[in-house]
Formats: sequence, C-alpha cells, structure tokens
Amino acid sequence: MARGKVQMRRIENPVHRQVTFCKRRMGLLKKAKELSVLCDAEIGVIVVSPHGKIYDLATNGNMQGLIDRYRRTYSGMQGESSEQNKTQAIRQEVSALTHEIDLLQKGLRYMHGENDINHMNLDELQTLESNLETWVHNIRSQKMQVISREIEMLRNKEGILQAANDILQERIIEQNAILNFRSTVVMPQAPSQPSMESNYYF
Amino acid sequence: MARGKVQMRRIENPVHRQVTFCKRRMGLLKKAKELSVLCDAEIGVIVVSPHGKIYDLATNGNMQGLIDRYRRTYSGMQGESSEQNKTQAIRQEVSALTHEIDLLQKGLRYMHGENDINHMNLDELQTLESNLETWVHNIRSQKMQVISREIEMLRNKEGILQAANDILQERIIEQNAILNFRSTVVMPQAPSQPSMESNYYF
DNA sequence: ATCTATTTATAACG
DNA sequence: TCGTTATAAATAGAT
Repeated sequence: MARGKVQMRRIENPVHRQVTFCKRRMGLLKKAKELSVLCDAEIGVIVVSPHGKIYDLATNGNMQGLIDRYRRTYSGMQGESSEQNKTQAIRQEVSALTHEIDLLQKGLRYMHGENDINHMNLDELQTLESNLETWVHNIRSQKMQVISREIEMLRNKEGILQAANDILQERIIEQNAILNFRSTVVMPQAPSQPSMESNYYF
Repeated sequence: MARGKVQMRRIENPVHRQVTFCKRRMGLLKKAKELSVLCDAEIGVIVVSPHGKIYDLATNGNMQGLIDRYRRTYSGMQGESSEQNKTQAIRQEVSALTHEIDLLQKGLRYMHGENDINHMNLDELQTLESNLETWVHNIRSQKMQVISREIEMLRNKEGILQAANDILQERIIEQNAILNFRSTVVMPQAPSQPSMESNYYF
C-alpha cells in the first residue's frame, strides 16, 4: 500500500512478515473498533499468529456472548471437553515432541559418526566443525538455486505478460481501425459486443 | 475518511449509517483476508449488524476450529491469568517444537543422501542454515574449552616443574656447600638419604 | 520505533 | 445498491 504495491501472497522474508503482521494486525483491530462505533454493530475478531499466539478484539469485551450468538445462528452446538483434559493432552504433546527432538538430534550426531560433543577430543571436534561448514555451504548454494529459480520464474511471467500486452495493443489498433471505418463510411453505430474481447485482459 | 474527516461516534443519520456499515464491513473483511494471506495467520471475524444480521469470515473456512482454539486459551475467563499465560506458552512451545522437528527431519533426510533439501523453501533453508551455524558456533566454543583446559593443564605442570627446579637448585647449592666443607675440613663421605628429596622432580 | 511516499479505503454525492 | 472522486487513513520500505 505504500512505497510499492504488495503481492497478495505469503511474505517469504520472515522479518518483513513479522513486521507486516504486527502493523496490519493493529490496523485490522482499529478498523473493527471503528466499524462497531460508527455503525453500532457488535464485532469480534480473533487472530492467531503463525506461532500460535492469539490476539483478539470483542466489542463490549464480550467475545463469549458473540460466539454463543454465532453458534446459535449456525446451530453448530457441540459440547466442550473439560479444560483440564485439554491441558493434560497438550502437556503430553509437548513431552512427546521434546522426546522426538532429542532422538532426531542424536540421529544427526550419529550421522556425523560422533558421540556426545562433551566427550569429543580436539580432532573430532575439528572434523565435525568442518563437516558442518560443508553442510552450511551446501545449504547456501541451495538457497541461491531457489532464489535463481524464483527470479527465472518471474522473468518468464514477465515475458508472458509482455506478449499478452503486445497482442492487446494489436487488437486495440485493429478495433480502432474498424470503428473508424464504420463510423466514417457506413454505419455510425457502436459495436455490439466489445465485452467478448475483454477476456484477453485475464 | 474522505471528503471530510469523520467523528468517531455513532453515525446518527440511518441512511449514512447503513451505507457506511456496508462499505466498512467489506473493507474489514478484505483487510482480514489480506492479513491472513500475507502473514500466514488464522483469522476469524464476526460482525453483527444492529438488526441482528450476522456476517463472518474465517480463514480455512473453519470458524469452529478457531473458536475452539480461542476457548481453549481463554475459557474460564475468571481472571486466572497465570493459567492462561501457561496455556498460551505451552501452545507456542508446541508450535515451535513442531517446527523444529520438521526442520530436523528434513535435515536428517538430507544427511541420509536423499534429495529432500530440494523441497525446502527459502524460509526453511534460512532457518536450517542458522541452526547449523549455531551448532558450528557451539562446537567452536567446545573446541576452545578443550584447548583452554589443555593450556591450563600445561601451565600448571610448568609451574610445578619450575618450583621443583627452584628447590632442586637450592638443594644442590646446599649440598655443594656441605660437600666442600666436609671434604676440606672433616669427612669426605656422601650424604645418606638423597632419594627422599627426589619427589620434587615431578 | 519513527518517518514518508504511495497505495488503499472511504465520505459525500449522483 | 453501485459508480465516481476528493481526501483521509493505512502502510511498505527505509532508517
């Protein structure tokens, strides 16, 4: 919206995404508040960040009532299991995930043929370090490839759009010629189906 | 917002209010959609007009899930903020752990020689790279610790040896003096227990 | 966080 | 409800 139009798709750069999330989230909540005040409407907004953090706004500070109303309208009405069971379930989930991470990390270490870092001697550490640096290097290369592909794709798109534009230009010239011909020589009538051509615009 | 600043209070003219409601409602839902797409967030919006008509938007078309999630976080609402924070923290932890697992799994597959690295997007590659760099950094620290310990050990050894040498020097001088005295004045006999002092050599 | 050049949203009107 | 237009507001990118 400013200093450059933004494409309507996920912002890849995590920093930009976070900044935009923060700004636009505030903007959205502000707009919601304004609408509720200006037009005397009840509004609830729930935003869940990619990291699971929840932001919300409810006019009257009454999200529950709003949700109830929503549910009544859509008669979804489903019972809710107790809070404690859910907390318990989440704890178990955390535990399981942590365990899995440990296993994976051990697996990674194993891949390097080394044991625990604290029991490694200088030579082993040296080797591991150099292996990791190789890996990092490979990843950097891969990153560059991804970027290159993206650029190429954009260039292709550009080419296609340019071609489309060229065709449209020709068509416009053609139509102008026809219009001029008709209005000048035979019938001063507007063409009946200009909309047929608009398909070329996408 | 245009052709005149608007006061932030209920619009009294019913026609204006209705028009504004319609326009701003659309604007709000559009903004919500944009935020969800750009920042990969889950968003739900519920708007109830003054006449009770409900308009809503839920990314994923899943308002129920969103509401459940919201309730899981805030249900109770008894001012029991510590419990909320805990739940929220756990939720974020789960999210972070899940993400890390994804990365590690991809990394593992890569180490196994599969080409999964090709299926990682820029964001993931970036994160993996930074994780690896952290790992490399840790290994360098470990290396430095090993080296430091080694150096310290050598210095201690050096100090001990130096001290031993000093003592030995003194002793030699002493003994020389005794020998000279005895051989010159009384008895040319060797001292009987030099081995007791040899502990100073190491 | 703060600052602007731009893009968007929208109030008033037809 | 729709379209138009002048203007207010939001915000992308940079700092």
